[in-house]
Amino acid sequence: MGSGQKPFPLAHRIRTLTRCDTATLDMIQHLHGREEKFSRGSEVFVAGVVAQRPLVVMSGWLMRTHILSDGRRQILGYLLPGDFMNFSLRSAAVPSFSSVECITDVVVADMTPLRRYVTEAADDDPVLVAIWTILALDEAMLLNSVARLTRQSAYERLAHLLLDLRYRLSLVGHADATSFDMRVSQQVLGDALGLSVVHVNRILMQLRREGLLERTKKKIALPFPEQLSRLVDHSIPRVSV
Amino acid sequence: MGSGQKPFPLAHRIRTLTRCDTATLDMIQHLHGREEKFSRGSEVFVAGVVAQRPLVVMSGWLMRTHILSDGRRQILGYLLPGDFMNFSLRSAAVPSFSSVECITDVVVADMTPLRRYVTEAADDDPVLVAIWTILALDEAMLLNSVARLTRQSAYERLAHLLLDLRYRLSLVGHADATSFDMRVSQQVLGDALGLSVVHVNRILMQLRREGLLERTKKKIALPFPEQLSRLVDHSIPRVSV
DNA sequence: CGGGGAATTGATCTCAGTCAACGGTTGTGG
DNA sequence: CCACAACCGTTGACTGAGATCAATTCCCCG
Repeated sequence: MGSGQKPFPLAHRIRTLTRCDTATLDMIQHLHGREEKFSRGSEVFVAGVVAQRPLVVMSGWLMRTHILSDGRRQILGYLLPGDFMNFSLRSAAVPSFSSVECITDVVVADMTPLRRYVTEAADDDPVLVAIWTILALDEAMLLNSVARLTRQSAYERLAHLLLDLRYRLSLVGHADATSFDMRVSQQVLGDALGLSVVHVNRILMQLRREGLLERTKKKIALPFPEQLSRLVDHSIPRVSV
Repeated sequence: MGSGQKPFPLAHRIRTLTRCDTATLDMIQHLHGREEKFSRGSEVFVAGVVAQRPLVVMSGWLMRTHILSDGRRQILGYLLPGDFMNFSLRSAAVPSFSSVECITDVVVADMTPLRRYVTEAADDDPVLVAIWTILALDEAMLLNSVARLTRQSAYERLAHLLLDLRYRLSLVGHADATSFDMRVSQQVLGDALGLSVVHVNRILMQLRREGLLERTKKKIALPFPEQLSRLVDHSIPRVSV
């Protein structure tokens, strides 16, 4: 990333997760297409529609949502900077199961250039290897959320989610060892965990009383992440060395 | 499938889900490698290991499991005939997050031939298109289980799972419109839904009393699937026409 | 025929949902 | 700059869903 400018979140994540030389990272930076802004509350993808263009999150938080016929909103997952949206390597005629909605103001970048590059690359092209690794990790993260949700205790589920968010943000340099920016309402946390707002609040307070969580403004701190990790058995999908 | 023998489950599923000519299906049949048997309770894949060969389920049921440090077992999903295991198109060095264990006696087939074929195929090769569609649907099914688990009521969760299983079995000809073989203990259902055995049993009894479920031996029947579907808002990831 | 796992049922208790009230913050328009 | 509204966080009281413990019965399978 020669110029000293901040790396794009995707490149940052790849650098953190894989052994990948500077030339490859530079190439990935260059394969970002034009950027587009979305404002808080707007929808980037709508459920039921087929085959849209691939994007990557440059900044901001989004959520994958599914609306039930009685109006309840389920949140299937969060999309953070550096995450792909709709980046299957070849598109299939499968209508998307969920919508994607902006939690904050968001900037995304079109990833058609990268997809084209990867489709035509040789098997051992370092860019292709990096992208495959990221996609494999993304899938593991999805299994990880299934694991989180089959846990019965609200305490475990919530702590698990917070640890996950901190870890994922740290991959793109948006979190340090213990704290990160948290611009998500307790309502939205609840919808992602299948818990009521009130109960989310109670558990958060309990974590605070126990000294395992601190809050200032819009910042969350987990002062003892390893201890909390052990407590709720949080494990991270990794790349093997 | 010229000879009139029963089609392999994967081919059956592809035929049900996609518009795909006989030659393509035949080709897919031929790209199945050698078969291997596993007996009830044995592990096919072990968590934490990297890059194993791709398999497809020929017969029997399996589950993807994750063991917590306190010994609780979480079930992340079921694998039914026609389902892929570990079939990423190019392997990445990501250790698997979960183990795969046999619920019943199982036969699997090695899918290395198919993977090799697909890796080298042209972009519009019908085999490749079919496989991409199946993989996209598999991913949608995963999101679908996240959706199931964020539903708060045990009644909805359980009914949703039963409808899902019936649908998936119907794709490979193992279920008719209302009933299917169910060789899964209530304990295992509970582990997949984050519910206790006792409660699973109570909900099953309730469904029976309501006339929405019948059981004979190891067979489950859902006499009014559409009604139940509407009741719990069950939707199926589909291929668009 | 006996033994062990699975299903069923009851009793009890706890976790988490619901309803309701109140304070703090933001932001928006007058 | 203020006033008001809307949203969010916090807390209490109550209720209900689901966990846990325990006892029986029902099947399979050897």
